[in-house]
Amino acid sequence: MLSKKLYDSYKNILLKEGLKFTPQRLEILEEVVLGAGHRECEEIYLSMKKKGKQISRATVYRTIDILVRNDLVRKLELGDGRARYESKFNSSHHDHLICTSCGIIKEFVDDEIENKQEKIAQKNGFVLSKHIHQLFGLCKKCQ
Amino acid sequence: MLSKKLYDSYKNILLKEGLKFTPQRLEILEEVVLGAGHRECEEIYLSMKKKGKQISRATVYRTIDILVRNDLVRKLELGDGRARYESKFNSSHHDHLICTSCGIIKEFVDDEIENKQEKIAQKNGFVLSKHIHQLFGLCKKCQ
DNA sequence: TTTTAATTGAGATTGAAACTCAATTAATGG
DNA sequence: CCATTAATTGAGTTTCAATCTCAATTAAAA
Repeated sequence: MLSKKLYDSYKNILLKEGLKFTPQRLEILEEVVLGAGHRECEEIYLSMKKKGKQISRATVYRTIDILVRNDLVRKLELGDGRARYESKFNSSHHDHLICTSCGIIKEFVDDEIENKQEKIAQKNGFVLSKHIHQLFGLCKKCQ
Repeated sequence: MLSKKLYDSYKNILLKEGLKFTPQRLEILEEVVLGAGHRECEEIYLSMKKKGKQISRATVYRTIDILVRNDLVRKLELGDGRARYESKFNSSHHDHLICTSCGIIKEFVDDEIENKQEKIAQKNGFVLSKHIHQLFGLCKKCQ
């Protein structure tokens, strides 16, 4: 079940954007927040289908865009042409380590790197809005 | 003109992979190494066409794969579905700052971050092969 | 040379993501 | 509660970068 806090926050976001609060939009948020992370749209869509939800691919794509735009969900681009999504609710900022053999994804945070990024941006006259930091290699099992 | 060193190194790479040294393959390397950086396959293809080179899109894609695989060229994935390419020859390692408004790309290097990445990988049992580090925001002009 | 296997290129295909539009539905105001 | 209205949905179509196909060509070994 979705927490009241998140539920209300979602309603406000939709209101603010002049969008309707539909059952499909609610179920997609639930699926992304309560389900596994790092999934593609197609996986999210199929998972919902499997649970008997009446939903279309188009609505999944469209709704996830709303969630990403409003910082409820994070979009991961791993360079293979398929975006992954993970809930940002109840999850603090982190970056990713990805195994190029088995595909396992680990999360990491490093305050020093975060600070350094800001400094680099400043030095170059940039105001940052986001960053992508991904480390690719072989995990313990795949070496 | 391509340096003899690079020319020979290319010949060796093709030999090692059991591939033929064709005029098209030579001209694509020249275009990427001598031309501007951060370009898409299509831009590289069109630039060559404009210069009167007889070449096909398929050959550009296929040859750039060889160059990327052999570390002569770097592939940039900026999350917009179109890969960019830059020569690695005569260019040391760097990451990128990208303006989300005008698209300008600046390069940066930070040894501290590079070291930290290795430490993070070790701590997680990973052996790194590459990384993606991109900072997105507004450049001076676009703020 | 001749032989042989790799390469090329034009066009077809793929696949993720976005779009279309008629039918449906949420929200607003009486 | 109901009528109105504009947004939403979904099935299928379209887009576009990237990849594949296959017959004709060509590099390179013999």
